[in-house]
Amino acid sequence: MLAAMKSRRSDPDPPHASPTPPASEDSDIALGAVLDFMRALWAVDHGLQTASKRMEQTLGVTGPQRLVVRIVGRQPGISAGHLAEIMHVHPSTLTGILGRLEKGGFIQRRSDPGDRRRALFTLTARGRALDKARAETVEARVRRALVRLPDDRVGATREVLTTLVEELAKPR
Amino acid sequence: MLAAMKSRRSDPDPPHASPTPPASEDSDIALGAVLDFMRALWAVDHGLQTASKRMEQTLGVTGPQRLVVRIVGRQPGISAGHLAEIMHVHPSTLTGILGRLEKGGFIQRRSDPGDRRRALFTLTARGRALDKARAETVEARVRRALVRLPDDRVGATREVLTTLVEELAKPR
DNA sequence: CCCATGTCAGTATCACTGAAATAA
DNA sequence: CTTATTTCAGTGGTACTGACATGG
Repeated sequence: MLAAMKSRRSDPDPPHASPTPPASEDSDIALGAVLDFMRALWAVDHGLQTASKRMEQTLGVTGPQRLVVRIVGRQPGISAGHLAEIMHVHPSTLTGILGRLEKGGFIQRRSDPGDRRRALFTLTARGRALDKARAETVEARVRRALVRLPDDRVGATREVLTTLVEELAKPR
Repeated sequence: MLAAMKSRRSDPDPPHASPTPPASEDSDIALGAVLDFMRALWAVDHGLQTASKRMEQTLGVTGPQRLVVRIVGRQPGISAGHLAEIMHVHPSTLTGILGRLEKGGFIQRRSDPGDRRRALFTLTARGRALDKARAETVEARVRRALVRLPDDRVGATREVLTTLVEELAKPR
């Protein structure tokens, strides 16, 4: 939603836009603006998940799963913990993702010889093929979107997204 | 639209301004521009879901649930189908969301007198309170992030996100 | 009979918490 | 013994597909 459908919006902004309720802070900033941004964010969230599911049908892996494959492809022998840190997910979440990738034959698990608590991962032949695949991926769609846009805006977006993640991740 | 945001900032671009993102922070994975952007996107996705779960603890509703409340607040008497269309979700997905909101006493269901297949929704007193709530919401965190950023970057981000959603939503 | 609206059943990923097992 | 790494068990929300009941 959001501007994506500005062409034919069946809706929003009835007569009375937000009553400007007791905003705890920045009482004068346009609530509609932030809300509009929120809808853009949720739209991206939903778009990612939908594209992810679609990719699962065609390639056999979801978005997060492929992201793991791409990272492992770049850093063979990476540990589960390091992977969790890079992806900002809880280690227990990664357990499931890694399990499905292993079961699907995309990655191989081995024990760190120097520290046997650690699980290290590398790609299998099938994983390497997936690592190289470009068609029908979520990444392919993102790439198509990015090439339509000026570099400086994409760079600015990355910066904004990073700040957003920081704020969303703050405790409390 | 978001231009109303004050652009006072306390941090003039950290060491790693990003011409072509070198995967700053965490470890230097340097996965390439697009992949690095992908990682940022998934991080936002993850951040939204985590913040959503946190809000569920404090306010009793998740992000998508609150979005429904906000929309119903603006369009009292909206139908389930219309809601699904606006939010770009499958009607069966909405069934669950609406069921939880109804069970929580945030919305009230009624039958369309003119077409009894339709379910129409309005907010309860509790729903109206939630509609106005600003503290402890995902939205509050997003707002805190946005005020730290220059207007032009936030605007660029909105544009990029819109293009992204378009591309992700394409059939093919 | 046919189409529309919405729910239900079944399945899957992701995400968390908290506890446990294993190793350092 | 204490800490670190990872897994496991349990819970819940989102999202889909496909089938179904109901109403127009």
